[in-house]
Amino acid sequence: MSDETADLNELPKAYEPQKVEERWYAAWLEANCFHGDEESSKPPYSIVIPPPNVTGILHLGHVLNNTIQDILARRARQEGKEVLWLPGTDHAGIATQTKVERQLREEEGKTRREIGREAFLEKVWAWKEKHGGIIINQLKRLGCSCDWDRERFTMDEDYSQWVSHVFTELFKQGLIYRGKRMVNWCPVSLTALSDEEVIMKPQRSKLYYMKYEVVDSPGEFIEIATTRPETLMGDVAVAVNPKDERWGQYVGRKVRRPFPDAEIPVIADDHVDPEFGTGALKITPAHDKADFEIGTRHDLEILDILHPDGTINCPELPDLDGLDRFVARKKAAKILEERGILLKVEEHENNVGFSERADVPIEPRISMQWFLKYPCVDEAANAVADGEIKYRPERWAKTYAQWLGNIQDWCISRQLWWGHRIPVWYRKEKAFELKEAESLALADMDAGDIYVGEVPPAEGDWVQDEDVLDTWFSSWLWPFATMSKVGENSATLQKFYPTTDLVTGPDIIFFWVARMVMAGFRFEEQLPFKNVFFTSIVRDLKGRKMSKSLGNSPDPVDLMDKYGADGLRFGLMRIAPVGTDVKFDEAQIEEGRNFANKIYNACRLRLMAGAGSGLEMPPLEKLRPYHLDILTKLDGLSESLEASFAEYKFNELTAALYEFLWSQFCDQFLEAVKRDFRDEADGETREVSVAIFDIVMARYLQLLHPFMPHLTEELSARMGYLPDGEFVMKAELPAGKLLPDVPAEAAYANQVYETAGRLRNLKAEYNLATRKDVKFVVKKAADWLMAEADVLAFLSGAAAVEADDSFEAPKGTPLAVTGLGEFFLPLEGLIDVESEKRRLDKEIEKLEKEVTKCLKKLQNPKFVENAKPEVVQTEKDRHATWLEKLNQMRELRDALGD
RNA sequence: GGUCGAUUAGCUCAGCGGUAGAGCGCUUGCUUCACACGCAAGAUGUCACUGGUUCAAAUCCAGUAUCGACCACCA
Repeated sequence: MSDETADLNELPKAYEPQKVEERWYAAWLEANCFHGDEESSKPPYSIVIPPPNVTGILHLGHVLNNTIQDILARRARQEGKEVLWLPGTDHAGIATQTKVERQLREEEGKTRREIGREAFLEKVWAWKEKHGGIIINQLKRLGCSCDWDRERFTMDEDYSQWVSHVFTELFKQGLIYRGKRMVNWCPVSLTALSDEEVIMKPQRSKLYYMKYEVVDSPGEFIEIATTRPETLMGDVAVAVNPKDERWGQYVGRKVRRPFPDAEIPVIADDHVDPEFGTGALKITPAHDKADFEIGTRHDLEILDILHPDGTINCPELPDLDGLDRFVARKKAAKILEERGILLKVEEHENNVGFSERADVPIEPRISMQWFLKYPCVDEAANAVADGEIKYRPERWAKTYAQWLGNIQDWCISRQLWWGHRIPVWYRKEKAFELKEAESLALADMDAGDIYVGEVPPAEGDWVQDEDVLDTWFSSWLWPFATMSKVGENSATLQKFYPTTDLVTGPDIIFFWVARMVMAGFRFEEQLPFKNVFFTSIVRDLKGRKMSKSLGNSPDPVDLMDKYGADGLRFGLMRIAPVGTDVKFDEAQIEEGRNFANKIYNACRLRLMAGAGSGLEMPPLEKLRPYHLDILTKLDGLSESLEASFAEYKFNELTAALYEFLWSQFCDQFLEAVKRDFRDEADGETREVSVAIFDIVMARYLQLLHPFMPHLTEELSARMGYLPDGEFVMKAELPAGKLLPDVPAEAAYANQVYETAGRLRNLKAEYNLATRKDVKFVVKKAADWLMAEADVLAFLSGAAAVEADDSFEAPKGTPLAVTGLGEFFLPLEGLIDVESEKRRLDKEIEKLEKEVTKCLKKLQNPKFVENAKPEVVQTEKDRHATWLEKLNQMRELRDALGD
């Protein structure tokens, strides 16, 4: 909109975000606006994106999380920092492999084993190529200002070398070891899982009561309660609490296991709770974590009676052999019942661990796995405890500390194919022996039988370990492995590591945050980030977690189609509270869109007045109170935003931006000066109002830019606030105030706005809200008021406000007393003494109450003595104001008689 | 069982010692030359409960109740 006068009709009445957003994103990319320059001399600001699953699709959690990151990144650029927001994706081992396996089954009717490792991995890569770009494009649609040239993937060549390197180092340090342990086994994915990947869910199950005959005393029984009769074949003992008087006599003796028939010992162990069930517990060391521990303490045999897929492995018992564990459970109960061993069955609620990905109950299982003893645990704990890493909200620091305080070794091996293969090689001749070895350690490496590292030595034949690593074993390296190759101290790393802010959900404190701190310490000798901002979890209006299966998760892309990316961003940020979960309501996104439209229309109004002003500040003496006032308020906004940014209070930021634009700028300032934009307005008046509009709007758009990046670019360009080819996103925020010394006249504006409100109010009370022809007569007007009478009349919806101290109001003329004078609303046929008396009496009563309240407080010596002086002063001022008004009112009321 | 949150207008949430707030929704009136994705006016609250500290408590402390998250877990 450079020099021709705009015709309002050329512009659509409502803002249409879709095309605008697409165009500006392309322009930013074209101009390389997102590049983080490692050679820059500006101070660095960096964020690494929490990498979404490569084949994932965008959900509202991502929108919240990435909008926050984008806001921080864009604001940092405006503050003159060199910003790197480093994006990428995660290979998500189990999740991705499961999807591809399902596709293989559905399309070709084959399992991964049937087509073999190599062919299967080819299919996964193909899947990744096909679906990998989706979420990245969705993030672009949202407006994310990531440096896409640096996009990383956890299975990239350079990244994979980091994974191998880290594994090798930790192995050499003796922190990685292999052994047969009780792990969480997923019978569907056929892999071990870490404790963090197991989700406990309350289940309604059954508690089966059985009786076992005492071997040396036939006819005598011990009663046992269990939820898992199908594992009975794996029982090797019955345990009771040593203090339990009912069963104490049997300790050391034997009872008869029903099937397969065997004599098993009764042992005493403190773990047994005498209060639960019968107080006697069957011990199945192979299939229960607690039983395993008891078994270890008492040196019991381990009888594994399950196949990896959860079917029964017990050829001795053809009735159950081969059955699925849950089918077998019912069958086992039936057999017990037939033999008269089953006493009763009770309904029972217990917690069962489920596989996070496959959503089936996990099976505690003993298997050969790789484990990691976490490095730098103390350093990681101290970093947060000492505030070197600052958590927001702070309370998550406690959760973090608790987990680190009870940390268990991490099971890092997965029996999957999609992932980083464990970089351990066995000398072919000894491979079989070594793979089955009870433990494997440094000694084997020293002996030259195993090799740990990316590529085995050329000499000899080597066989690689079959397992891959847990996905998080690559994710925990993310902040530095994305910035440099192994052994390379890259310029990027030097410039941007440690990163400034990490924005993530509190649900992955253990999975990711804590582990990154440890890895950062161990491998870069520095903390990976300075601040961690934990976002809220997005829920539906009923408070339920968003989930695909519930169908309560709106597609952000649909929302962007409907409301625009900016509308979605702003709407979501407005409702995202600092500490707790956010309940998502589409109506809020609609508000975001409405807000965008409001700003757009304010600009549209301004375009009536034609060409750009060049953003030159007019001489101070030409500014009217409304101009001074809005400049002052904008300065106030800048300051309060700065404070809120420093504390990451996003809801405060959006509230302040919303309030300023809608209430202060549009409802007050713009209403006061809008007539200046019309053709009939005097040239100089118009020039001044246009200039102030432009100065304020240009700066406001800059302040708003991190939240609504596309809209602000569009309007800045259209309004001619920036030369062609320049961007709001690249412009630095100027320091200092627009109006450093605020003249006293600035305060007049608020008084006019307040009085106008009272006058509109008065009109409405007499059902005159729509009458534009009324006049107000003011007595005892403030000395400057008549200069602003025209604006006051316009804002009040009146034809005029006239001063006339000699005005003799007919009795019963409605009136309002404000800080600017006594305003009468004389109108023939309207005057009704009685109703005006009643109205005034009501107002006087209200005022009296206020005055009494103030007085009571001020007469309390303890208040005057103890309260802060400024609080007392405020109270005094308030009292004086009320009292003055009250007296005026009373006087005028008295004139009406009784 | 342990830890940490939440409880304020019909709804979603701010406020966290000094007169109870916003947006939506609702009522009424407006198609007024930026915007009905709008304008103006209005109604609506024992700030969960019970005690305590304080001149003063929605706000601080203790306890109770309800809801939620995380950790642990009993077969």
